Amino acid sequence: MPELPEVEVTRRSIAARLHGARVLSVRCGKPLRWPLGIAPQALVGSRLGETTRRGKYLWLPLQRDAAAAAGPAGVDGGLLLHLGMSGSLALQDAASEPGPHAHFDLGTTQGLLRLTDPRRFGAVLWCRALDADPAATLLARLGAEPFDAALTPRVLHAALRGRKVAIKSLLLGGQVVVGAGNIYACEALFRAGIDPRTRSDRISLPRAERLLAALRETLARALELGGSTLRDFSDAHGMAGAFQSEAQVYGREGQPCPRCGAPLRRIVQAQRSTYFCAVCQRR
DNA sequence: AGTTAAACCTGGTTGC
DNA sequence: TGCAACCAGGTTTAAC
Repeated sequence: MPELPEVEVTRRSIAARLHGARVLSVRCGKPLRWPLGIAPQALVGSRLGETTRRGKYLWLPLQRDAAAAAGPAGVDGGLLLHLGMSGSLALQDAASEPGPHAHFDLGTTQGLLRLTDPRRFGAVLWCRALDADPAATLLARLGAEPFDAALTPRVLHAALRGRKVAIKSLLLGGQVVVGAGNIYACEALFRAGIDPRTRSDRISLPRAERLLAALRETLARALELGGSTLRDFSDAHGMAGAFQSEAQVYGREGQPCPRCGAPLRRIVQAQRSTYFCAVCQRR
């Protein structure tokens, strides 16, 4: 599910509601990728700040409520969230029953924030600060934000130098640019007319420029449409995304290329399916 | 150092 | 219908 557009759609659907809310309860279900890193009860009483995003991670800042008249004051720090492959967040009534895959609940004065994640590749990590571990280590390896103005074609081109890995795998890796998962990496390369098997260091400056533009257009369009809902992604209000029906190549093996009509192909790169048009996309 | 496989889990789909 | 095999939106970790 969650690539950058889905994570950003999720962020936008919870940020305003949760900002300033006070934590009333915390419930942990089955283990996620890593342990929370703090006693859940210690979070109770904290005030939530503004939810931000870095790559596919969400950051929910928590502030100790020193002015709390009664009850615990909470902690200073925050929660680093990752939705993994199957996670989604929902704002629900405090009384709603957790389903079998609801593995983290944050009860607040503004409603219940619930992480549901069947595959449990997701994570909720308590950190003292965004630049303290474990967040610092996890975020340190991330590449540029795709919409960062500092990421120019020249910067991207320079980052590809010396990288022999196929451009599709490089996009997926997130060490140069974050945000594209399997769907949007395939779609962006199709839009840019670049063969996904192309060695990264063979991408010329003009093609790096086209790739960056295509990546931004693809992600921006997905954001407009509320992301992609392949199986069960939805925003925190339960709204499904609509981008998947606009996918040009993803999941369309054997179907005609929307540009030239040739049958689309599927190959496997780094254990992941890649969909592309061998006619329109050149090395 | 850079690249590739294995690992974490569950659930849905496909094929015998 | 039952069951095994395979596939899936991500990222870390270990191994070549």
